[in-house]
Amino acid sequence: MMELTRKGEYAIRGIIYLAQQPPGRVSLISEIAAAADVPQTFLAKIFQSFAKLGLVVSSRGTGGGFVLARPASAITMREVVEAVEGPILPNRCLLGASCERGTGHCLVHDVWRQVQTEVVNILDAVTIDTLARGRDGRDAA
Amino acid sequence: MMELTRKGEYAIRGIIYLAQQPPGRVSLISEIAAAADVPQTFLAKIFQSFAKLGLVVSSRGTGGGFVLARPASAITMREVVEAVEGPILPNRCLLGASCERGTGHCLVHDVWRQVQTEVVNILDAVTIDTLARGRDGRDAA
DNA sequence: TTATAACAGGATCAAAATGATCCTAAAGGT
DNA sequence: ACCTTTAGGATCATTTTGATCCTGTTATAA
Ligand code: SF4
Ligand code: SF4
Repeated sequence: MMELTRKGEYAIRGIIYLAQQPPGRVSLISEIAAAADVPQTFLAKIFQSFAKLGLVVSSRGTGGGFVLARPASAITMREVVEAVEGPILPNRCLLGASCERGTGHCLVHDVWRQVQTEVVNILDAVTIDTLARGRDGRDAA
Repeated sequence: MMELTRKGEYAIRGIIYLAQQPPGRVSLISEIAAAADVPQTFLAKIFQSFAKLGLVVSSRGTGGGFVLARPASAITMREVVEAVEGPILPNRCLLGASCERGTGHCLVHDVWRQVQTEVVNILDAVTIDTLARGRDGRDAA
């Protein structure tokens, strides 16, 4: 239950690679895809989302590619995951403040709300630079 | 992201109804389905899972139906959810203790492990009798 | 200004998961 | 025997996931 999809995995792997590059260094999508071991066309879509949300800056033409839009220490794992998977939402009814059925919100609602809050807190507390460093730079998602 | 499926929602609604019945009272699947507003044939499958896992006891024939196998206070929301959705597993690689790729486990792994632990803790702390009581018995998932 | 490099975005597609139903068998009561 | 009720397998439509392709747009450089 609650599994991250491939898209989410790829997103994390891809942006970690970017974060591991020297600051300001522009990377091609082909380069990132190869390094992160992700199908290139798929990763391109993912980075489109990143760009639209302002996590990375893209440029076209010769010399173009992707760079982080902010320091890796200012990009959270939550932003990356939500960029491609949508908001953290363990139960549909958490969208509206209240109930989809019946009179008002129920105790189940509160439990899922609690789950949502906890997960968001954990992912908010992790930044990409932390992930990018890893131990000795080995292993990055 | 991480949305509970219909099956999970139905499972919770169904077992809460059972928990709201007088202890020992046998309920028909048709009755539960109507009360919880769930397609009956679908709910039947869900309760089959419950029975196989020992959350409920089923009996066939006239006068048959379902009863909780234990007091509602001894059945956790985690058990109910996992019965139909499988284990809480935010990332595939949490299954093996280590990595699917590369050398060893990475920092991403640790974050998802933390998420898993938190969610499990929350759901373990909630029992069905708490949910069944609700406020005034109104609203039950 | 033309050629080339690279991302943007829409369309498409196969495979898998989800949500639901149906049918036959087995178990239990009258 | 006959009816009731769950068990379990098979089936089926829809949606989501994962992936690819094609065309357009932007930018650089010869
Ligand atoms: S690199 Fe990290 S996240 Fe990816 S499979 Fe290995 S431990 Fe899991
Ligand atoms: S009954 Fe509870 S869980 Fe169901 S939609 Fe309403 S608030 Fe959400």
